[in-house]
Amino acid sequence: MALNAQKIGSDKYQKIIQAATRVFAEKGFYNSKVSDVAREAQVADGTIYLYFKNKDDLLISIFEESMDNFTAAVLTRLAESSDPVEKLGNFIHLHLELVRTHQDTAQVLQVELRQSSKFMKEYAGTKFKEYLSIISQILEEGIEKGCFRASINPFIVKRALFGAIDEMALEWVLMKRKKYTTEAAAKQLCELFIEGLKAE
Amino acid sequence: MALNAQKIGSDKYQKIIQAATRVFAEKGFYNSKVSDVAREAQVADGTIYLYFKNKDDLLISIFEESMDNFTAAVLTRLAESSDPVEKLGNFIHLHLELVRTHQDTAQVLQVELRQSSKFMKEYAGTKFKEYLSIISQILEEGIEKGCFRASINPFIVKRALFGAIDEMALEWVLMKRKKYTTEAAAKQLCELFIEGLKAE
Amino acid sequence: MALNAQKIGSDKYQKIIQAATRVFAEKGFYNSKVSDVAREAQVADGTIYLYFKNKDDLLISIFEESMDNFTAAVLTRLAESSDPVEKLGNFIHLHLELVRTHQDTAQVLQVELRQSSKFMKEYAGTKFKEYLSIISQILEEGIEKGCFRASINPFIVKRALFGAIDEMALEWVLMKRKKYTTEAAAKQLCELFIEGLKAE
Amino acid sequence: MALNAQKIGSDKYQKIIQAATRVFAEKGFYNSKVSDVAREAQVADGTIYLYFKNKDDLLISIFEESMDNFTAAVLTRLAESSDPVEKLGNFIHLHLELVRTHQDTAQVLQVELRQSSKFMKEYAGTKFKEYLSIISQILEEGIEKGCFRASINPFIVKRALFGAIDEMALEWVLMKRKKYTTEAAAKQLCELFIEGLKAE
DNA sequence: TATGAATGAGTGTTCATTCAT
DNA sequence: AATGAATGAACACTCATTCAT
Repeated sequence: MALNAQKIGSDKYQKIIQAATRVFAEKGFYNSKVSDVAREAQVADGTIYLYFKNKDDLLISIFEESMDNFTAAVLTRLAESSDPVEKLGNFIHLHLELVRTHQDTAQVLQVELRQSSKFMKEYAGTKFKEYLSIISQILEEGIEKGCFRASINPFIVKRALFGAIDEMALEWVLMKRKKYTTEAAAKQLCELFIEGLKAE
Repeated sequence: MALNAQKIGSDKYQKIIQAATRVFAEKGFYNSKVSDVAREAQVADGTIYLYFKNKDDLLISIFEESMDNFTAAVLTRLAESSDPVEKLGNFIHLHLELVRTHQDTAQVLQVELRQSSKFMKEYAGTKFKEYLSIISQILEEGIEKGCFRASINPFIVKRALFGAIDEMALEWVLMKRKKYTTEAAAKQLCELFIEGLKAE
Repeated sequence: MALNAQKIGSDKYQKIIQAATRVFAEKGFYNSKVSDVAREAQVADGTIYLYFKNKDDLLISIFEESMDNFTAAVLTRLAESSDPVEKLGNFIHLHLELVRTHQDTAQVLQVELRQSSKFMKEYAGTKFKEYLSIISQILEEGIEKGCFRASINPFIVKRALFGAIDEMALEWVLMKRKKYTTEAAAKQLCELFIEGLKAE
Repeated sequence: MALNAQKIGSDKYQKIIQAATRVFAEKGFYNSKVSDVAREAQVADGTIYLYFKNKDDLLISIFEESMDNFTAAVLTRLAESSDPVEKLGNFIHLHLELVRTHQDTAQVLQVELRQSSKFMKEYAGTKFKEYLSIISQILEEGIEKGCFRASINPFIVKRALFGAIDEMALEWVLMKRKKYTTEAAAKQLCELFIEGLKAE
């Protein structure tokens, strides 16, 4: 029953994760049936329980899988530069770019995961904090190097930055007729925050 | 059967709305039973259906009621000043203050309402846009008066500001042991945005 | 609580009985709400319980009231003649005539009352048997006078006659576009039964 | 989800139909719970919904299944003779015989199905008319061959015949202590109608 | 491994009935 | 007598999960 690396890497596991992402994004977690996911993944209902403990576990797995991928992609990009200001810009651009190229995943992460504070507290913590700490590290580094004002509290502001970026992403994902590009949104955010943070 | 102003103003209606807010905040909308709300409101299950069409309607009503109150409170405060920079500061402080004094309501608005993009699109639209437009009006006014940079796109940035404020509020509400005050959060946000927006 | 003659004769009692007859005829007993009847009768829901013990009692009362009226009308007509053959003809014509002029009542008696064999057995017995015995009396009288064959068993045949008449009535009541008159139906039934019963 | 021939022929489908027939006959459709049927059929509540769309569909299915069987049995018997008078006799005898050997089914068809004129009009139409048309065909054939009087209107009289037979059947089914045999009832009906119809 | 028929606990909603006014 | 707001028992139906094949 325990999920091992073999299962996680397997074909069916990925097929189900992707099907679930599409279904949850479209109908919402609570309005999606396990059998909907099974049909979308072209497997039998019971098969899902060979790879996931239950419906909740499916949601959690999407979350963990995606956050790992997001985090890895972001860390790779950030390594390209050593300037905190440039890093912050890269972070913002890449986050929105990832949202654009993984809209279903983004929607599940942003909309569905929040539906239960219980869930947020119990499961989502670690991976999410990991991601947030990327932001606070940039901030701390910037303050240390004198690029950002020392009056900034990275512990508080990291969340504000994340919220701003995430909300833009959410708006963009839910918008049917896209009124602006993720690129334009990224530019506005960069301007806003870099000006807002930089030392005089 | 139609809900009229009389019902909305009635004792029971308010009692049920408040009970539902508490219950939904604690357990989440989908994990709350109508009978939980009834018990909390000290009425019979059936009584709820005298005032609300169904469980969804209860959620929507909480949303509309609260947004109206929030919006009204904010507009009153903003009228106190004519300086856009001061207005923005007042807005941020008041929003976080309202979240602090109405934690259950804030949690339902932030967490539960988002669970369904369908809901977000279909019902939440108007009242929410009304609230967002308060922000963009401050921005536009500031740009016009030369306080804020003209390169700011209020249409995009309003959402970023809202996201930052809202996310801070969400973190604060969900935190069991409050690690910082809403006041401190407001100050950080003000510094960040006022610096980030102001013309050189 | 006991229903007395005063109540039965009262305005409201009749108003409710008539409203219930219309509502039950249109929607069926189980698909009609007490509040539907109340609205139709232009009284409050609770008022119905001042005149009737419960919803079932309403149905039973319609039945008893109507059967009394039907029976009385039929007995009056039968007294006009002393010839069993003529009596039978009069009975058939009058029954169908009454159905035509009291379609809602007829429909409730025919369709709704039958829905519960429990009801049929427990409540409907007496008044219904009274009505059936009118037929068997005609038959017995006819056999005695030599108009009808002695091989006829009135105990069995009364029910067959009633069934034939009642079924025609039912068809006619439920037919939206009336394809024949009750008069035509009555004539066919008379011909059928008088020929079928008469002694050679 | 769609009910196909496979499901209809399956063990469980038949088991449920038969259980529902017994339960509905005993307690009436509206007083029977789906869980009563499930218990009687020795399946879980949910299993019923794998074979039937809802409770109404269960009733309709009993009707259609039974009417098909009844009609087929009757047509087979009628083919045995070419004399309309004999055919009519055979029809009457067989109908009552079938009622005797399928009392539960007969009771559901006669009592429960009629409770809703909506049902009668919407669903029962076709199969029932098919059955009635068997009678009118006998009548028409008899008139053509000169056995029955030409003044008979088969369109009207078929319903009278059916009503008489059906009512006798109903009385007999609902009678706890059977006061006469179906055989005796059939004989009386034959005498009545054959005399009533035959040409001089 | 994979299936999908079967399960049965769980819940939103209805509506007959009551009773304070 | 009359009202109609409030009640809460009752029930059809859903769907996550299991397990025999």
